[in-house]
Amino acid sequence: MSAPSQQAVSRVGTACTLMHVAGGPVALHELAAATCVSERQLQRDFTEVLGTSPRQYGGCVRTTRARRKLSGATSVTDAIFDAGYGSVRAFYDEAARRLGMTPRDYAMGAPQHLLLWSITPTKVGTVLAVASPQGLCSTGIGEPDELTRNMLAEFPNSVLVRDDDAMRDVMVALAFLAGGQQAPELPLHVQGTAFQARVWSALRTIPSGETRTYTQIAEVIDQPQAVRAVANACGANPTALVIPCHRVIRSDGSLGGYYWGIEIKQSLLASESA
DNA sequence: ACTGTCTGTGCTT
DNA sequence: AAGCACAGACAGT
Repeated sequence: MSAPSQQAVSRVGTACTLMHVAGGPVALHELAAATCVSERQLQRDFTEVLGTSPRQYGGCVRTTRARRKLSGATSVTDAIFDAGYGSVRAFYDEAARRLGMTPRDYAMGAPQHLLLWSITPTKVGTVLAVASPQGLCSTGIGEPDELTRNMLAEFPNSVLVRDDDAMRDVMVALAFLAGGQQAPELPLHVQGTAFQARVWSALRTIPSGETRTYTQIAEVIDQPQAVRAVANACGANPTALVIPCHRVIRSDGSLGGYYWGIEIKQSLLASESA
């Protein structure tokens, strides 16, 4: 597994940004023009960097938007048109394929105990993600065997179903984050103490390419004395990459710790600041 | 090794 | 029938 070239990563990055702005798929020839390579080469870049095609990624951008809108939208049709679908029919067709359920089922919350998971290679190692219909419950980085064992221990009372199709957009976004690139905001479904929740939401405001110190986070949440507790909350982050605890470092500039391994933290910060 | 062109396939309109 | 996305094969740098 050789690492993708820097140029390929940056081309994929600009192409994805274009689709984020557009809110959905963008014609391949436009993407190619914007990245100054042939259509064929851009397709190869996507396969290499993200393991998916430009068109599929565009579909993911659109459905993650729809997914987020659905959680708070007053009506399903509002969410559909907000997400840029031309017709209700088009949405239902794609939703059936991607969400694995109808929008109504999705808005209702579906079965509580059913969790979907998937696994994908990324620049910093294998990433595993577990999601409920409300959002991501857990993500981890490491070796496939260890990750799946941990998952089973973490969710002993849930029915865990591997569904790469339903999780595809999420995994693509995670692979992107793992490469230091921006990705659409992923909905989270995590639980923690009130304190942890405040730390985690503070972490999510740290932009890609920037870092904060544990002390700064403690100040942001108005508990300047709770630096150690902040560090603990970072360590307890259930969703690596999505809650960017890797962007928190020590006041003296040293990296501090990282649950998934300090080399990974280092690599993430390096590619984000590039 | 990276890239562009040509080509065939499959899907959609 | 036409357009599009995709991927295999091949050649140029």
